[in-house]
Amino acid sequence: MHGYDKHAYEPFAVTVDLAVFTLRAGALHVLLVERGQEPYAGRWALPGGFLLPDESAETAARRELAEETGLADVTGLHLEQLRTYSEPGRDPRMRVVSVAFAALLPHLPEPHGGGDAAEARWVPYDTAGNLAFDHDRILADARTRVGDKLEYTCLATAFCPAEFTLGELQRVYETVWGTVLDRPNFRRKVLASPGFVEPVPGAARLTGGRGKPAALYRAGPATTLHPPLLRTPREGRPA
Amino acid sequence: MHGYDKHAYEPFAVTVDLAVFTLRAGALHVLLVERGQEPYAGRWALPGGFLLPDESAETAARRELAEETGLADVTGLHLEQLRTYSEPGRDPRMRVVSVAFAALLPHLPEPHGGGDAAEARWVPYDTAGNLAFDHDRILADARTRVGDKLEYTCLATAFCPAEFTLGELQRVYETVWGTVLDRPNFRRKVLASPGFVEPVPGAARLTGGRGKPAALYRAGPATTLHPPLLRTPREGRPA
DNA sequence: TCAAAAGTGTTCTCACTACACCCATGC
DNA sequence: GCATGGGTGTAGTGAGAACACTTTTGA
Repeated sequence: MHGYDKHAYEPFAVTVDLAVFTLRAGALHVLLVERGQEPYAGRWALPGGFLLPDESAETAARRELAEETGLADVTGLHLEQLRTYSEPGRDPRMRVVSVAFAALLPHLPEPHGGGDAAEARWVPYDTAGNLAFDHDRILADARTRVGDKLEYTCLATAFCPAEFTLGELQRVYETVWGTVLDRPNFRRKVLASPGFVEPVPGAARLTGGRGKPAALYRAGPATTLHPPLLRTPREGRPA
Repeated sequence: MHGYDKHAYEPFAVTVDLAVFTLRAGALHVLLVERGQEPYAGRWALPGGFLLPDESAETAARRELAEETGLADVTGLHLEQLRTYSEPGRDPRMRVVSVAFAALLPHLPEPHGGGDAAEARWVPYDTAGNLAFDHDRILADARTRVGDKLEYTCLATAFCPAEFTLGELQRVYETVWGTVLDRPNFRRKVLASPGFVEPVPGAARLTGGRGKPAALYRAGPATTLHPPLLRTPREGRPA
């Protein structure tokens, strides 16, 4: 960043794109919007939009998240910057640089499409494809990042409501990784990680309608996991 | 990204900033340039510059890297996008969104200041502070990322020349992490990681001028480490 | 012959896997 | 009772830390 020759740079449009994940019915889902206008009219796309003049990318992402999900309060939700996509030609009309974010939400009540004209929908990750722009790639990058981050951060609790059982937390890992974990060992690993979860004293809740009520936990203050919860090739047993 | 109302967005300048690391004399160094003009004239800053009209951020970063280091061939050098800094006011004159990159270089011959007016210098990381703009924060973020990535990727070889000894590779870890590792165990871990390094048949070289010549290795095809080379709190012994 | 650096062997410990088993609840 | 999910106990194994030891070079 040397000179500021007014002709040495060109103005760009800057947008944010959001890969918003949640777990529904035991499967990873992503929030998509259907485009109403060209280009890519009728195609699905990641929610997003332009930065306002006094906004950072993080602020814009949080605003878009609130608009698309209809949630009144999106403070405290996990929002993570992924990377920035800047290839010329990724938007056919103009030069658009897009900062991509991943957001992790607990299961929401279905009617979420809030502010905008285009209706937003939860789509199972496996059936989300052929998106507008380069959003297929952004979504794939986001998915990879989320899976990786479960290993060495406390991110998994972002998929859970404020109070959750260890069984629910385990199902987050099993769903995102597509593996089966051993319940006793999972429990011990999680409880042995300082600051990962902390018990809600005296609270318990039934999960499947049957069985012993499970103790409730909430997310602890830690953000990284030492040692990591490794996604080993052969952990756990079938069923 | 719904409508394209021409008034709904504002043009931004987009730049890249580079945190270029290398190891010199057993210490982590970073490449800095001295600013010649306002704002922050006379202050040190990360090298960087504006995106050209037909460049992606990655292309621009590689071009800046070549200009600042004076290296003829920067293809193949490890360049990694860190994150994007977009807070309003991070540049006092205009709205500038900057995509930050980290680059890892082997030890270079000293005269590197190549194309540009501002002279570039290798500065020990520990003495690099009070930089222009928000570059203190970018540099700190980059440093953290590099340290973390040594654990679970094969990034360490990027600090080494094309052919290197295991002792040199170990010194990369020890320098970046500030720890002392046990040589026999380090050797076994590295050689047990498939694709991390591969031997150069028959080649050997002296490292410290004395001692047994060490076998040479080059970087293997792997990019991630399974299992990771964990930076445990108490590994190795003093000296 | 000594110092220095590479390379090998070996023991011991601890963490983790793979289970068996018990507890509490709804039907 | 029995199915379902939560929670505890434990044996065996395997990876890694710690450290002794050998090898090969320069001075």
